[in-house]
Amino acid sequence: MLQANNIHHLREVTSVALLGPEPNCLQALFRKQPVEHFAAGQTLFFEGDIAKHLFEVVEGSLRIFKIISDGRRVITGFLHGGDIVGVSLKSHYLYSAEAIVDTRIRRFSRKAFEAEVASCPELRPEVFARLCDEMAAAQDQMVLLSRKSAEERVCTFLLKQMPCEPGERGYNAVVDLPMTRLDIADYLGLTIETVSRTMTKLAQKGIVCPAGRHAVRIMKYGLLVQLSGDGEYFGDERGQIAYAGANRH
Amino acid sequence: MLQANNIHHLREVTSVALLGPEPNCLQALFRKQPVEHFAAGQTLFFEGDIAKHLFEVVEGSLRIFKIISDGRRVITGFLHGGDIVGVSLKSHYLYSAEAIVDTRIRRFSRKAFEAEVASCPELRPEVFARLCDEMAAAQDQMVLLSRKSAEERVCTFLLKQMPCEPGERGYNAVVDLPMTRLDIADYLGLTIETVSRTMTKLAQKGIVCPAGRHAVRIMKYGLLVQLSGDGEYFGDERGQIAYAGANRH
DNA sequence: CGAAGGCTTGACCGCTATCAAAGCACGTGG
DNA sequence: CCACGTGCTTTGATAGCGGTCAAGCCTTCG
Repeated sequence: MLQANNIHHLREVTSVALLGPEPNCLQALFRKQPVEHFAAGQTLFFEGDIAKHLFEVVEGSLRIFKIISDGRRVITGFLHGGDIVGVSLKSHYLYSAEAIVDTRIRRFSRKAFEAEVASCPELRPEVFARLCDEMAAAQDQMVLLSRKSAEERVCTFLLKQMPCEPGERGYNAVVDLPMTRLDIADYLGLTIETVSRTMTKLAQKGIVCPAGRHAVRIMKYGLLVQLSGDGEYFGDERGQIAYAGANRH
Repeated sequence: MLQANNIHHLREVTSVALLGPEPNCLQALFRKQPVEHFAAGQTLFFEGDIAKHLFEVVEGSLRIFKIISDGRRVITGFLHGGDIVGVSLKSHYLYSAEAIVDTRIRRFSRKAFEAEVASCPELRPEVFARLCDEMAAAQDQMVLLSRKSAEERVCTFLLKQMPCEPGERGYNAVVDLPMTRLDIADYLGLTIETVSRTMTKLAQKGIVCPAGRHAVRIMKYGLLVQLSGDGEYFGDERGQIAYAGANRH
């Protein structure tokens, strides 16, 4: 899975922004393919299946997950419009993929994709860059799952789901959450109850404001960053945030 | 004195034996480079540094880690002889790397590496394969950190550290653990106390047998697989089981 | 309007973290 | 060779975060 948008890596966002108009970019390959429709809940492929295709999400959202022995589910990522699934695959899918909401995708044969990349050197940097972004996201997720508290996880998650145009950041940005609480829980390594309680707590503190079941408004961006456990590197010149005293319980 | 790591030495010899005859493999690139020595505890590079080099571990072990805000450390991986650090890097290192024991490495400029890969198409499948393996390992780690109990984590870890020649598996394989308990804890998302207690419990059950501070003998491989939470799920009591199909990727 | 599924809230419990101290291995120097 | 110090590991006691179980509420849809 690949997420084109990651607010934690501004350098990369910049390069992604350049991809749209570029004629020789990965998305251009998909543009010729017909658009397919998947209803909410429908499965694109299962973990372990032979990896015949790559997919580009045109519109909508996917969840990427693994199931272990006694039914426990781990969501390793969410994909949205512009993301491409399957660049990091060899012979078999490493995970299953389902549509969260009604979703339109384009599909590309893996064999043809490899041929295109082999014959078209300009594509290789982008393939490589997407793999690296995917790797960086996986490592951030390991940090989250390994050492962050429930509150830090939820705050990190909300920040990651924010629209990432710089102008949109800061106060009153509305974050869309198409997935269910169970999806969020399985992504953050928590239970639905803990996700729910943490959201409530953030709302009570006035940091976020619930806007329907599948969206929240960010009221205090700076506090959210603080509580996410990510933003406190000393000597780093990111002047936009005024840090008040963090209350650690 | 640093322990003579027989197992890791074997590991290196084996992989070299397999890859050695291959003229166009990644390790062949490194072979021309001089061998450097890093003492136990020494740092190869820091997270955030400009990524000037890739490294091949010739002999010894490295830990790869990130530090977050208030000093919490997350070890995202251990590397041993034959492994290559930095294939998934763009401009900056995503993590820091330190030698766990006295370690010999070879270094290769990233620029030269990219040039070699660009000019030598036979290398690309191996680069790609290593990236995919790294990605698969990261996903398995996410599953571990997200949903596994302390016992499952430790069992999974021990299995992963086992020498992987099929003949060596099963009873009485000795697993070398050059890293400290703190390293293991920071890798598994636990504390040293929990790691220690879990090891003791496994020893009391007769599943493993401590062999000095930095090694354990695997006494009941099948049970270890069962307890790792990865293999098939058996509700009934089957005791020691055959381990067919335990690892599939 | 009622059923169903998702979400929130509450009570309680257990796993693992935390705090603390004792045990061990190993190197150093007398 | 032994005494001693240091750092790592083990073991024990306690506490707290988040999981589990159980209602109750809200939204959607037939």
